[in-house]
Amino acid sequence: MSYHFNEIEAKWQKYWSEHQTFKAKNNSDKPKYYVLDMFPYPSGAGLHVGHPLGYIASDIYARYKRHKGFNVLHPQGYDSFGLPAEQYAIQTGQHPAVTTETNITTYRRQLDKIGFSFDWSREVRTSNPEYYKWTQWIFIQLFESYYCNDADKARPISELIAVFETEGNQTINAACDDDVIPFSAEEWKQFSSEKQQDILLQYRLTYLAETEVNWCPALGTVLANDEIVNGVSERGGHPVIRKKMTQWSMRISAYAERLLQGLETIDWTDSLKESQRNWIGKSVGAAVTFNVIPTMVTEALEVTKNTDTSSTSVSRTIEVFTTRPDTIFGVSFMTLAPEHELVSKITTPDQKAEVEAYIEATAKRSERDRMADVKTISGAFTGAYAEHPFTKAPIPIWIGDYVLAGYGTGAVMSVPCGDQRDYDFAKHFNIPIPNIFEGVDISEEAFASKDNVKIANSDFLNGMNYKKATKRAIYELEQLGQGKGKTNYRLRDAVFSRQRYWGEPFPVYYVNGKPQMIDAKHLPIVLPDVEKYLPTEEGEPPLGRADVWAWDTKHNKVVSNDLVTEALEVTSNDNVIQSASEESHSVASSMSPRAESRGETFQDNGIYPLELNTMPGWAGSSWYFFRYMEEQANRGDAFASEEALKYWENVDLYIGGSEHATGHLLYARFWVKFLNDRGFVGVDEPFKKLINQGMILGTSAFVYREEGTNIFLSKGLIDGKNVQAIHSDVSFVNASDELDVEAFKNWRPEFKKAEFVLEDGVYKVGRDVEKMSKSKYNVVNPDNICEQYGADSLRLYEMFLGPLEQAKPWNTAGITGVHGFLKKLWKLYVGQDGLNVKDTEPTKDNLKTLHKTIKKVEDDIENFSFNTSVSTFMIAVNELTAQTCTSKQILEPLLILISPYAPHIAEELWQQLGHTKSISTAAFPIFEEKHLVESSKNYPISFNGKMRFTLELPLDMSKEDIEKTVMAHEKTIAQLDGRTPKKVIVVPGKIVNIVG
RNA sequence: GCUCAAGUGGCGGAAUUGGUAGACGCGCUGGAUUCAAAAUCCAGUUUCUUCGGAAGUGUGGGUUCGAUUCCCACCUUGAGUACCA
Repeated sequence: MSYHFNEIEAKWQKYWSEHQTFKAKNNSDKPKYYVLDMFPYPSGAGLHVGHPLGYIASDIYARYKRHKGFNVLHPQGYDSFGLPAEQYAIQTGQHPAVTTETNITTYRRQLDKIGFSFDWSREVRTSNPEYYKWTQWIFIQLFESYYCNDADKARPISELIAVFETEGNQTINAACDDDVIPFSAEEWKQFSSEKQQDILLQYRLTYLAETEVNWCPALGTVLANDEIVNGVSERGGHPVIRKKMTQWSMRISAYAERLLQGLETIDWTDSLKESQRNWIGKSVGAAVTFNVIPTMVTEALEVTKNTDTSSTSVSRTIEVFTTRPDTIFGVSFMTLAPEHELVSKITTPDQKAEVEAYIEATAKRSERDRMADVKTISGAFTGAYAEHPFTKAPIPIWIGDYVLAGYGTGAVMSVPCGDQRDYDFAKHFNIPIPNIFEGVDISEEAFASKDNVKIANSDFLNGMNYKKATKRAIYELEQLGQGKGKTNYRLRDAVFSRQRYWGEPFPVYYVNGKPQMIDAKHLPIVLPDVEKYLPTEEGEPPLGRADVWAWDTKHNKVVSNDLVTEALEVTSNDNVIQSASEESHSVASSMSPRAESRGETFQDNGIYPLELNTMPGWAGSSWYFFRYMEEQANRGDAFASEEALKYWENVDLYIGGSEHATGHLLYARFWVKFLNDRGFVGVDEPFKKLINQGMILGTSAFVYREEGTNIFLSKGLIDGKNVQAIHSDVSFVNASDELDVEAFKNWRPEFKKAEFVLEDGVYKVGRDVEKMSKSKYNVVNPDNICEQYGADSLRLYEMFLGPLEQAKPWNTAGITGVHGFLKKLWKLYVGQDGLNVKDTEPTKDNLKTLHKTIKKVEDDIENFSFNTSVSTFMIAVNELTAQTCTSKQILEPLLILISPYAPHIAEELWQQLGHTKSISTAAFPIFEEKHLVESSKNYPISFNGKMRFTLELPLDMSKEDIEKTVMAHEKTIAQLDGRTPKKVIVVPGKIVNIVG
């Protein structure tokens, strides 16, 4: 009976499915363990062998944990909203839901073939209304919350309103927009309802704001910073421009410090934590206010421009952020970003032309040019001066594009002796470079280090080190009322709106331009049908094409747009957040164009336009791990039941790609912290341990066509020839890099008549490791591998390729190694005439092999070193085969060790051994040290650290006896060749080293 | 530029606290079996060698009886990030 993997694998996949073998229970005496994969986006291309790598690893771990007596939750689902389905819909008119469904079917079929132990009863699809109902629900909770800095957590907005009503907003310490106006309780009560709504929006954790966004015209959508790579879109590589739009934003910046601190509590790799730290970008320093020295000219200009009479006497200030308040006496100029709002106000008439020309020139340069060209120093002098807070000396104010409008205050105090960019700028424009460091030469470059230096020429800071001087400088600035200690974060609030169709609709409608939440009990708000998936002619998002997309507040349902009878009154309100400019077509124009005939008034019938934007891809993926905690049938009316949330807590092990280091993983942490603040979940971090699997690369094959001919030269013959390398499909090439010439000829018509020049009778191809992609013809489909070698071989081979976290090339040729191992394994149990396994006593060697394997495999799994356990299995099977082991006491536990890796063959042999229950219920074998105890050791004998020969000696031999025996040995005498050793090192049980 | 990884045979890789470098597998070479091929099995496979040995883990130093492993400098590759004040 030989190893028929196809039959075996189909049989057990069917068994697991029918018996619901891997269904997790929400209550159990066993400890819980939650193993999660980053769920896939079901793309039309299906899976290639690179995709399942992480799933195989997590599946091995999940199966191992079951053997170890845990109640394991190992679910799977689909992140099924996204751009590709929508782009396809735009091209073909096919509804994205249809293609998504088809793709999911393909994915599921492919996943099932690999034999994963997923609990499919808990499947999640982000594009299902029963799922995104709860994404919408979380959005509403965010809208109904603000961040209280005193409590350091999110709180209901109703509490904020209560404070406004009794104390105004002066005592509130909350995360909010920069431009909130101060008001008293009395004032609050007198504000119109609309004004109150505007103010609250400045505090809510999700809010509407006119933001400068990354707009990608080709994709017709806004992109987050992490979706842009080198100034072009990550998806498709289209150009991205800056554009102002009214967008929903998430106040993630309120959580910056907690997102940073939380990293200390979780078991992630250092590099991943480092990326998140960089992304959050905390810097500690001080905010310093510089007074602008008023000049007659600037004030005169102000008066003519501005009718506000108070401006003649007002003194202007520039606020900067610095991490080096200790260098304040080194300031010799100030630099403002060209976009800084003060620039136009302070520039003197003499400098006006130059400054304006410079601003225009910078505005023309794209983001990309500015990034690419960091060497050219440019700037302009405004003609204005600021006053040094301590010396009162005038400081020239410049503008320069090395200062970014988007970071800090868009202005810096320039300390050329301590910052290389300031130094370069000062050199270029001949600005003095005062030295404030004791005994440091700054004639060539700035001294940017904080360590081992004392401050000089700095009045009260003289002789102090960085730490002391910083503290003192902040203290003195506070005394003057011109500064205070401050912490800045690079983390920006996250834009949450997408001008796309295939995403979660917002549960939002607009009354007089003010966003209103739909009551949670009326969710989900289901994505409406549209005829086309493109933006409208007016530039509205695709939902602008929906005919039935208005909210009836009386009947609480979505109704036809024609019923909207809204009168526009926004023009009378001077404090609206939305602008009705042509530029922004998300909110202002999201009011039905049909109602936009100004001047008309309507009877308000309670029917209002719905939001036209949809949510971004990261909305659904920020909380899906909670949805898995309840199986579909029991989900009821909750995003997850309280008991389930309490039982499963959070994900114990999360495996996925490193491309989500700053996007998904940061947003999910943010939402979990928010949900925890509001008492909806009991955990503060979603993923306790996280592992990034490395990418599997393709091994491309090349054939070489002589330039201008149809002659193909074998790899060894191309030297000195002018050849063109052409990708061949990797399936035409065997393990020895030999091309199947006939298959290649039949591949494409232009190769039909190709001539092949062979070497040694074969055509050898060239090889190169590249990313797996269709265009490189190096994609390997797991279905074919399963067909030819079996899922167990695929699983073993993917693990055998190398360390999980490392990028490594796929080469199908190597799979024969693990496939051969499985055949050998089979032969160890099943002979020509049936089962080999007997109830015989195991030998000492048998036990030794088994127990060293148990120890090694257990250690390997705990350390996620799956590649080495595969070799351990090979060694064990090789040894047991050589020992002709037939003992059930050995072969039974061995199967359990192998079953997480190769579950199908393990189940089959387990059953043949007479078991009636799945091997997945068997307990992991227990390692016993006693079987590995040896009485002697083969000592390596080295001379000056080089091993020259080995010597078998008893382990209980004393140090002195070992030395005597070794020194008397003939090979030692030969090695020493008459010399007397200076020293002999004997480490009992390890090594002998002779020096001399 | 900065941050983080990583450099070991023809290839993927192993060596878990400093102690026999190259486990395991692919490929390659030779042999057995076969009409032949596939499959299977056996032997060999870091390099050099005067067959005694010698050298060897990116390069150059250092610490140590002993370094792939620890320290310093440099080179190369990959990933992330970028005028962040």
